[in-house]
Amino acid sequence: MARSSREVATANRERVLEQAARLLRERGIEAAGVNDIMAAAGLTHGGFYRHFASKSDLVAEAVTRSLTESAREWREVSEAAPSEDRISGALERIVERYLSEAHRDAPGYGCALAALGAEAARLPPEARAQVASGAEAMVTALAEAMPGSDTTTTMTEDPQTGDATSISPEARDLAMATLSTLVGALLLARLGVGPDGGARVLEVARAKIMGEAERAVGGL
Amino acid sequence: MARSSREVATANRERVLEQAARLLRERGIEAAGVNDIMAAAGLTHGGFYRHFASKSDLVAEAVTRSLTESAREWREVSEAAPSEDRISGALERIVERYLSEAHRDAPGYGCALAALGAEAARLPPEARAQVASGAEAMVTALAEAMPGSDTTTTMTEDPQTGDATSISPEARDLAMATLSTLVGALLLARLGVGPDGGARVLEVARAKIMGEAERAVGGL
DNA sequence: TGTACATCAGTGAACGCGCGTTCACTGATGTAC
DNA sequence: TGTACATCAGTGAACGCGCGTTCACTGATGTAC
Repeated sequence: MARSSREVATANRERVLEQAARLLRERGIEAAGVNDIMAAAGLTHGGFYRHFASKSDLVAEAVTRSLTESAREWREVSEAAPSEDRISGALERIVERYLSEAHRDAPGYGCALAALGAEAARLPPEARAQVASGAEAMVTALAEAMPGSDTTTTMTEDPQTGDATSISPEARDLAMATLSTLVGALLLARLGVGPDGGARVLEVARAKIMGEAERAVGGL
Repeated sequence: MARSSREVATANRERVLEQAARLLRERGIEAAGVNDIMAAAGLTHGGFYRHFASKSDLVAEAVTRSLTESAREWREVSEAAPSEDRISGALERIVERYLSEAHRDAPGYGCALAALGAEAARLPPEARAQVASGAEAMVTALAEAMPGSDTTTTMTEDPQTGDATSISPEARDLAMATLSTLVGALLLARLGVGPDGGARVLEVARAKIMGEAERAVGGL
């Protein structure tokens, strides 16, 4: 095969990123090779460096993407089920999906924080910061799904889109704690903690998060 | 150097495990090489296979050890500060230490779940199960530190020691949810989520866990 | 208790292998006239 | 609009390198008499 058109090349690059995001989450950063990723995208390894300066670059872009993609999905849930009532239907839907056995069993299409968080923390500073900003987008999206979040007054800038959104510091704090529980529970479930291979951890974490959120409505 | 005495050989094996536990947590499972580990223990790589059948074997043993070691530390805290009063001093001490900046900055000597959890979940089934049982020991130790845990009546067997301990199903559930939050928060803090490089995540998670535990006293 | 010998912990060179990366090459694409 | 040529996306062989693992060897340790 010889030169592809710009259109095709862009589509190829996109496919490489897509397969990278999947394979990295499935196998881990080190175990997912450039060769594997290119092959999964239907290309040979040699062309890799026309699209990315290094594997590190690809990793940073692919991981950040899957995080902002997760944030986008959460925002969509929030828009479909606004959290105006006392107990947020959006939060419940997000948590139920995140702490599902389906999510536990499909790391390649799930949360990159649970699949790669510790490895990402060891990335070179620049790449790590990029990934952290993706995680930040998830915190923001989760804060928007918190009960009462859009009745507050503090205005901040969404770090991802630059849009002005209404997130109280309290909602943001609650979102950070909630994300911690989500990520930790999924990780423990994947390890197979508990006699049932992790199902109980998911269940318990779900209950704790929803209880906490219910209480936050009255508290703030 | 030639043959060492059994005593020396045992001490060497111990030193290899110790250095493995540190390097694995610091660099990740794949990035910590057999060569590095042996060198850190003051040996050459060739002798490795007199002590372990494979790197996988070493990993399973070293990781499981650091988990049961964490559980042991928690148990020690509980014994020093029994959780007989309404709000558990033991839990507070455990959580404060776990969610400290010192722990965040010293992964090599900290919780293996936060440092290696996702990677451990990808280990071969046997090794993974071994690590999971180490995590189980942490759940148990944490449950014992929960307020009111030693006033309950249900008797179970500690999977690690076989000792009969008094842990209610409720305390165990609470411990699983709490461990999820602990692990997730440490992971996010190490990634550098938040404008302060992770300190806020630790703070928020600490507050949520203690609030939850306080409430559990009245609730159960 | 002393002697002879088998054992085996540790050494260091060597193994095959797969990794990330480089490079000469191909030929359709894109551009300049 | 048609032609000539530079560009460059993708190919596949090759690179050095470090990995986990093996092996012949050394000589103090452990054992049998």
